[in-house]
Amino acid sequence: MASAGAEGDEPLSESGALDRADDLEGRDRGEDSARTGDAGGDHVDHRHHFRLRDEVLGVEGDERGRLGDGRDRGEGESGERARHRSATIVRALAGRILHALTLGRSLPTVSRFFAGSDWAMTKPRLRFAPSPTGYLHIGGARTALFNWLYARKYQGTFVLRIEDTDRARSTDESVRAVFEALEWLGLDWDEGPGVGGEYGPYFQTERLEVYRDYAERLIRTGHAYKSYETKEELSRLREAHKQGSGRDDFRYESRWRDGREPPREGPFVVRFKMPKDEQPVGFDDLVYGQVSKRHVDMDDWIMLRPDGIPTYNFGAAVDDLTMEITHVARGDDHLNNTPMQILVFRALGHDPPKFAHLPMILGPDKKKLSKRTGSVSVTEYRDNGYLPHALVNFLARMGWSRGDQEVFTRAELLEHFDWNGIGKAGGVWNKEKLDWLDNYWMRVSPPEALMPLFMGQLARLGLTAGDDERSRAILRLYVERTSTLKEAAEQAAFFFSDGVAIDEKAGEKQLLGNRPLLEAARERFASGTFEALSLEEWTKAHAEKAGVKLGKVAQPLRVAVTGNTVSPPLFDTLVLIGRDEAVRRVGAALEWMSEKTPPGA
RNA sequence: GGCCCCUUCGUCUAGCGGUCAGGACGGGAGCCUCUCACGCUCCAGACAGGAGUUCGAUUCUCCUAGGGGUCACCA
Repeated sequence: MASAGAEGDEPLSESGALDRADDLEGRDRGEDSARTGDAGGDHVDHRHHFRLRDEVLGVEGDERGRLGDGRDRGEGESGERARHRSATIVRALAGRILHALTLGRSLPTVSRFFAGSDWAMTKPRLRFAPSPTGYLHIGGARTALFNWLYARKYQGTFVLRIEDTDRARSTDESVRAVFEALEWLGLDWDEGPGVGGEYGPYFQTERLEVYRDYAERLIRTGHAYKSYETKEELSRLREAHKQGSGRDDFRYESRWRDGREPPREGPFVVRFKMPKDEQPVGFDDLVYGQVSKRHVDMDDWIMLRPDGIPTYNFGAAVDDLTMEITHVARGDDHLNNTPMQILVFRALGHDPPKFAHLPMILGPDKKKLSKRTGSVSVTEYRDNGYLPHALVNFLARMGWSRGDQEVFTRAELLEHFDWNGIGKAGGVWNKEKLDWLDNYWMRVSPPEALMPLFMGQLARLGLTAGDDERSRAILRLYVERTSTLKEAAEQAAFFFSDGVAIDEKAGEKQLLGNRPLLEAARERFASGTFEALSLEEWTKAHAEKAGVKLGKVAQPLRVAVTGNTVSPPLFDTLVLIGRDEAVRRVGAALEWMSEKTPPGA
């Protein structure tokens, strides 16, 4: 593997394989602060992706068979099958050892061999592998959630891996955005940036030598080859094909596939050597069931770029293999990639993990949800005052269901989540339902949990409120009549401001002509007890005296003290505004009226 | 265009051969009521089409149509 420039830093993995001491470093979970902030500063030297885990040998006895998803696990296997399996194991182990020797590196672990075989996966290992090219997308968040749920449900491991191989678009800022969003949603990871782990590093750009090693192996075993055409050459060919045939189905036939021409010097990519037959590559998707794609329908895709950076299919497959991932749950836009990755696993002598492809989240146009059609960034929902659990609840119900249940606590999600509850059809993002759920969770959430968020939203409006009884009482009035805390803050703003702007239309309709009422009210507010019940009594009496319904007097008062025709119940509102401010506002309303109707008009 | 996948009310979905096709969001009507909201009651609203299999198909099979995804040195 000699891409220019990669030559020099060749210190393969020996060094790393020995210093196992730092394996345990940074594994403490629960230190939230540790994993924020420093985007990958701490995964010192986890190069020993070939770690010996002797305890694995003890697996056979008690751990076999009690597994993961329970969907496809047959109880006992026949002696026939077991024997066959042992034979396979011996053969494959021998192969691995031989390999290790020829590579001159540490022995592969036994555990790696067992990974993916259904009787050794004691605990599932799942991963979320975002590419940090922006905010965390709502679809990515759901993928993360489902992986997290499954891992947690079965006491497995949730790994966060950063697929930052798109050097042009990946940024540290995006990495931080991903952390922030996952943390906000409460999706904590056991391995990955900030927490370390035995399978690091967890940034793909720090695993380049791993990909190079595996690419070399594939070349040596005839599963891959170096290809020397340039990018420009390719796009020229592609263009020519399009012009010539008018069709957009260009398939590249590499000149170097069969090594006929002697490889020349210069930059090259490594391509996967796709068998040229009609053999289908099939797998049993946990959601979609049997899926397959034929060899001929795939081409010699590029695994490694000239600079040694892997393309998605290769990087993901190698990482899932070396990180011993047991279940890969991701968007169904990857359905087409899966056979290619399976081929990598097989070429490397391993069983692939199980796959669960999640139906996509669609926009109102039924296409892939995009920025155009609404908010797609998780942090945007946070900023818009949604509760993290409301989003989690909603995301969980997007594509997954359990009978008629709509509302799920986190514990219920953990208890009931499973792949077989996932449907196959994509779903349209339904903001109204999210709003309804957010309102629901606001109403059942303890006020002390809501207050900080509420105050934060008020602060965004330039208003300050303390976490006191009054603020809480105000919040209580709004949790049941708004769908987000942002909305609550906006609507409650008049409680926290000095004076209030009277809405033109509201004022004209409700205030004008009610001068006597407002004057009487000002007097009453200033003198009597300022308490909801007695205020209501006074108002009712006033209405009765005037021979009108309560609404006739309540509305003008409402407009006077809140500026608008809509507010929480008037008397509660008055009390919370407070006597002095209420008196002032009624006074201001009277002034407003005077300006509208100059004396003499 | 090739390949892969999908198809129940507007939307999210339940259904896993026999149901008046259920629920939720949203919509409509009403009750409650000082406005708004909550809550409650009620209403409208779906098995894409066509062949099979079957005593019987929303459910199983095939075809058609429609939709989506993917075909990069993006992930």
